[in-house]
Amino acid sequence: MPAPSRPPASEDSPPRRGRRKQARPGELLEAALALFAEKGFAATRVEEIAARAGVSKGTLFLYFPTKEDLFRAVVRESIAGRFDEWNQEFETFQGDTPEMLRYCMRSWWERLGATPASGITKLMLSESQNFPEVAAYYQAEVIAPGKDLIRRILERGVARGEFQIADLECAVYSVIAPMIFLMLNKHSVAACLPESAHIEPLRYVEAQATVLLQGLRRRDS
Amino acid sequence: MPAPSRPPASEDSPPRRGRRKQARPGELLEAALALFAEKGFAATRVEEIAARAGVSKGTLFLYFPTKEDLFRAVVRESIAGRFDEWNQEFETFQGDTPEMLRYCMRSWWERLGATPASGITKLMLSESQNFPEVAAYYQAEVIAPGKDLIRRILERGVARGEFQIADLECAVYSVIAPMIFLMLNKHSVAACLPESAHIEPLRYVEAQATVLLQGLRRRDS
Amino acid sequence: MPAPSRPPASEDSPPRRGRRKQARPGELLEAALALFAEKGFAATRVEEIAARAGVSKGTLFLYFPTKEDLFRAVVRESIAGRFDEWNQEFETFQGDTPEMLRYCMRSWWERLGATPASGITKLMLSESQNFPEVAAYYQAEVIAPGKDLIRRILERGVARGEFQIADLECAVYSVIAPMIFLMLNKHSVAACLPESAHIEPLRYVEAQATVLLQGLRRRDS
Amino acid sequence: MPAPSRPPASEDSPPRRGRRKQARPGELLEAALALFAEKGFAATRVEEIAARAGVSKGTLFLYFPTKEDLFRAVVRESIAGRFDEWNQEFETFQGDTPEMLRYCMRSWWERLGATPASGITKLMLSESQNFPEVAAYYQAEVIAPGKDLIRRILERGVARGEFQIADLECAVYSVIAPMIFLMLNKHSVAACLPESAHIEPLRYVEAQATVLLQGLRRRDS
DNA sequence: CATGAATGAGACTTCATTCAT
DNA sequence: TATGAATGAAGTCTCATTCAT
Repeated sequence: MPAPSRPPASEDSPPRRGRRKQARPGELLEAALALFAEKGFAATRVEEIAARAGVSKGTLFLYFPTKEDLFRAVVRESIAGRFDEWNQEFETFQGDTPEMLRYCMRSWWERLGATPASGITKLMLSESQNFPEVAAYYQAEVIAPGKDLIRRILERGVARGEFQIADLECAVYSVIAPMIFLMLNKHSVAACLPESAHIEPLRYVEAQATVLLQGLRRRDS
Repeated sequence: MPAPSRPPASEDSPPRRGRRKQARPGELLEAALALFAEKGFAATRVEEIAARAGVSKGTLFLYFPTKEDLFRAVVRESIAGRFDEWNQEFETFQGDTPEMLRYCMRSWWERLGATPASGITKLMLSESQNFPEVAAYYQAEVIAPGKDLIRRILERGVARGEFQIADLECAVYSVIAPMIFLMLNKHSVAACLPESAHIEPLRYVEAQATVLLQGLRRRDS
Repeated sequence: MPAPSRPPASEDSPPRRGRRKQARPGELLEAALALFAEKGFAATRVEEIAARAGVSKGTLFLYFPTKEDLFRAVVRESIAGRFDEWNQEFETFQGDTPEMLRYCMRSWWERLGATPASGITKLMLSESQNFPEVAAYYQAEVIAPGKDLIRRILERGVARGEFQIADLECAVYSVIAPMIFLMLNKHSVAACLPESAHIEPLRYVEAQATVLLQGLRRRDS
Repeated sequence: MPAPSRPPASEDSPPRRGRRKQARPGELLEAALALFAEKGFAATRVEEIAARAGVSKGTLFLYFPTKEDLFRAVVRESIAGRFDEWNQEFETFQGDTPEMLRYCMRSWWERLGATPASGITKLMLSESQNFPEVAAYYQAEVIAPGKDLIRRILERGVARGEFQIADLECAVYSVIAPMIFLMLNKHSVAACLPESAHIEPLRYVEAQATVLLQGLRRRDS
């Protein structure tokens, strides 16, 4: 019997009223993220979100006062403390930096890119100008920490004599850009194209890492 | 001699009726591209577009039957034959391939990224799922030719012994991803941030090209 | 004494939510018929219809997707199975055919002409060219069965030696024309004139029937 | 140069500018009548009317200040003095009254029903409630004189011992109704049906006259 | 006089939000 | 708490009317 994911106490399988109630906001956020990412904020109807979450329109407004508040909650929840765990992992990473960077890119895909959370990236890209305060929040909570993490890895490589980097600030984007590109690709044109035209994520990540690591490698005098 | 009352001699300031007729569609397309890229299709009101183009709501519908048709025209017009010129330039390029690739990335920024046309990239990313047929058109007219162009440059480098590339198909994205990232950055989060947080495009392009060329360079046995 | 058709249990003035849901479409159709008949389809604003039905604009669209669909529903509902009852009545009519025809004309007025359903006649007359498919439906469901009914009555009279009719097909119109004229008169010029200028329906019907029956009567050799 | 402002007498066949100018209002009225009768006032666009008259939208407003004014002119022009001629003809009619009435019905069809002027009948029927003052005008100028004319014919028949009429006022409608019905039929459902379903006007008129005359005929004690 | 590009009031329709049940 | 019928502000689009050419 599978343990319930969210509600801690009484564990009974059939989703009774009480159980559901606990889960509602999460289901709504999940549905909202998927639809916002697919169609954009303005083009998504709250009724669709409610339907996808299996509740009625009115119920949605029980948990989120307005559609905009739902949007903000989607961003906030999709992000919440995602970096803490990741940061710690890299603080204590054993091994050489090239491998660390390759591992970083792989987990980026596995933990974010391949999950629904990747929709947030597209969402922020599309909507940041319509929600400046959310964009600022995202910048502070995701972009800045993310860049910091990458920068620390690159600095480690330089310090250990593994990397030789002329412009550290820009080199950060050499890691970020291919990963963002991969996530966005999944949510945009690729979604309209036949399978055959899709990028193969794993192969793509390895290839990008390979070129990148070659590009950053220390050149002996 | 009494000077003509209305149309003063000055070249074109108070545009004559006839001239306007010709210019209107272009002005509307320009306004529409800017606003669609900024706020998305659904969140942009046709009245805003008309106002930005300096005409009234009704006038817009004189040239474009519906808002969706305007969207399609925006994409089509922003693209029209942009690759022909570029392709030819590279067919006849003299010089080594690393320089060619660096030049390619520079002109990408100068001719597209730095211009309003870069909005199309964000627009297609945001709206492709809402306009699958436009996405297909964009794929056929922009993405595919663009990838072809890059691939031919990479193949030239390999053929001339300048590049050593394990996965050609993915290496194409090593060129594309940083450029797309730069263009999108300009139209999203960066637009909400203080100047200081912006990427410096020229420095960024040089840095990406440097790392990339190092990464592609032939390694002697 | 006619019992009230609509509000059944007169007591409950503030109609319950559920009851309304059931009644709404009917109320809207009634309001729409009245206004379409009065002003025509194009000149009637949906907001007026909604207001007359005691609801807001948006509510109308909860029940009818478009104004045109509302129009189609008005025609369809005003007609639905109106002939079945009438037909049966005449199948089993006892008595001589002149009386039968006179009764037919009287009930035509009482059951249709004097009711709001008479508006459909004006409506179809005014709008048939704007809604050809509705006109075809009306032809098939109302005009053809109506003519058939009249024709059968006339044939009965001929068969029983009561009538002598040179051109049966056209004689059908000798019955129809005065009745249609009466119904249309009520909805057009008469509506703009002082009471005094109106036709008195009952007297009119009797007079038309009298002249007509005299005109159809068998002339002994 | 003060050229003659209007085109004077000069009579040349090819419709020169001058000639056309004179004809414009008439062509516009003709086009307007046809379209108003077909689609109704509100559903007809002034641009269509102008196009059908072979002029531009702006030109129409040179002759008629508003669409409503055009409507009023259409009604007024289509009617202008149509009864004077007809009245005189019947004042001096030689022959028996049944033939007179039959002739009246025939000419009604030939001079009105079969011409575009028959559209006015449908138009007034459809629009009278939207233009009460036009309806009053029509009542005074057409309906009242028309009924008078018919009444005088019937009275002549009674006076000459040819007719025996119980309700003279209503008997007038026994003449009018079938003729109005025929004209309306042509402009409504019939216009949407295959040829085969149409009424044959000449046969129809003769048949109605025959039944009617039989119905009015004096019955010997 | 004639044109047709431009206007903007007004119509249809959508959809976030409310609230009686 | 959950529902979904009802609302009305707001958006797209139409078209009578104006006016510079």
